[in-house]
Amino acid sequence: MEKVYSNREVSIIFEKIATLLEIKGENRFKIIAYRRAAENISSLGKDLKSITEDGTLRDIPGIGKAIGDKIYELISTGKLEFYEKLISEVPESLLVLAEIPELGPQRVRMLWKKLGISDLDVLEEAARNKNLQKLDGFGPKIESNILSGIQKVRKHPFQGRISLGRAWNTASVIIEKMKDKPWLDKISPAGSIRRMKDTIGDIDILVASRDAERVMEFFVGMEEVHEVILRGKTKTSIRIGSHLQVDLRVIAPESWGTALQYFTGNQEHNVQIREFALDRGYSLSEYCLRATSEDKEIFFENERSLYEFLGLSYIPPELRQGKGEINLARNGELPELLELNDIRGDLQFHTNWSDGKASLEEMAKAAMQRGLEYILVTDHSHGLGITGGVTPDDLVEQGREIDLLNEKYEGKMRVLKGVEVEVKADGSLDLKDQVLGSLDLVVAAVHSSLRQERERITERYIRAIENPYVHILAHPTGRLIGERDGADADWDRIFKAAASTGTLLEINATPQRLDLPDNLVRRARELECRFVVSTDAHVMEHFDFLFFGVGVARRAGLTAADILNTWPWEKLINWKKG
DNA sequence: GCCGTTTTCGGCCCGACTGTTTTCAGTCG
Repeated sequence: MEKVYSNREVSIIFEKIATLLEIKGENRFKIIAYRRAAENISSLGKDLKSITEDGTLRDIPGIGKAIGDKIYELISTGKLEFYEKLISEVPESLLVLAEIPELGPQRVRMLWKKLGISDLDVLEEAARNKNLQKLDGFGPKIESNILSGIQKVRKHPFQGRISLGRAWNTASVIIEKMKDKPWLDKISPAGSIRRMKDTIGDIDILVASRDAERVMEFFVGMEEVHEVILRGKTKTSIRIGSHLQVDLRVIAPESWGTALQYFTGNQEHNVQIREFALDRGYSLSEYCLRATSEDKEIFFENERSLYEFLGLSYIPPELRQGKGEINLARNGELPELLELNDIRGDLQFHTNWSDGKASLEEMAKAAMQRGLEYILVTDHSHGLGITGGVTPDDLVEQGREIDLLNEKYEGKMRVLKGVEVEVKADGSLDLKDQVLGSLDLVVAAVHSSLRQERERITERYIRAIENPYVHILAHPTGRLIGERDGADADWDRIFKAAASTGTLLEINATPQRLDLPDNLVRRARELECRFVVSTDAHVMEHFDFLFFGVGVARRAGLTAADILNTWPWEKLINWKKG
């Protein structure tokens, strides 16, 4: 049987093709096309396999006849002749060289063509022997940068991306340090953290100031700074710790609107906005909008006025992905996204009855302080050995404690009775229906045997979803960002089962999870699923994670109507699935 | 190689920083 390629694997192949074509010296727009296709494939929520069967491949933006045929060939035969021919002309090992910072396609081609270098060891040897300086444009500085770059690639073979939560913490620390300084006018996170992307490559921060020199001086002088990567008049990059990069950009206050728009991106969105502006006779840069017919510069106080000037409704950062949002904005069809304030209750958290660190009452108070109206207690069921979960008897006893708390905090906080019940390897649950039926809401979760083969794990999920006592499927894919991929399941089938039974899908807000991921949320919504956003808090501070879960929902284009924990608790517990 | 609310052909964003250079190419975002 030939290999079945996942979306991610196909995306990686097209990304490799783009880089190899770049080294080969192909037309740069062709390269952009492959890269764009790779990017769009990686964020699809639906299997390429079923898309090729539907014949809807060409509906994906950036996929035309040539790339569409290649995807079809790869999916249906497990091979791609074009790719095999390409790597026979351009050694695949050159891709590793291109990972070295400052070694782009032009320099890699030169090393390969002029010196016959195609792997790290040979490159290192040549650099040590000062052979690289023989090449045009290579001097001592580049040579030594290559040497240190080789060490970095060896240490971190794939560019490490960090979780949104960690990136946000670091950005907040820096912003806190700078925000009240007299030489600073405005400051904002930008880039992928502002777009609430689930993983972050580097942190972008934008500052408006009349005294850029002062800002830069402060920035590079912070105690957290491990290394200054680059330092210019308006743009400086530093490294914090071993590999987390922070880019700071300083602009004059009048450029704030265009600059924040530019620095938030993503790149594809920016290209599309700039093309959109050009079509209307304006050239857009981070500094201003310039009318191309006359020499006139237009400045914007904020992003909203810029978008509106161009005839678009305001596009929230989370939707700036270059995937059709500009057309929606032009037609006034953007969704009114879920807001953090819309969330009234949290539907998954843990206490010291299982693996949580705080008592039920402490957690209830912490949730109350954050403005929540209700919380659903969901300690682990006892089947999950490692966490010392709750037994049926424990749940009865916990129920009494909950009743007391509800008397004590009546009108301020409502604690709902629930559990996070374990879905066993065969899809059965480790608590009896009778026990589940005594609770307000039941959350079911898969924690073990995530590596089951696709058909089996899909059936397992569906069996859990079809249980009439299961209201919510927790962290559906089971992924842990940077540690393990989620289950390989037939998500379309699972989502259809969830939609038809009315089972809610959780958007787990813990930064290491963010599960469902935004692309699958988008797909599930197309299939008419509904959702909850839950923190999965294990300590009091974790209730703050809600912010990240709302970010995922917003990236997927969800509104408050899609999320059931925007409802009052009375409505929620009287709601019956199905 | 993709794409079209002026286009099925002829376009395809815009600028900062560095290192190597005497005016610019390469890389990055």
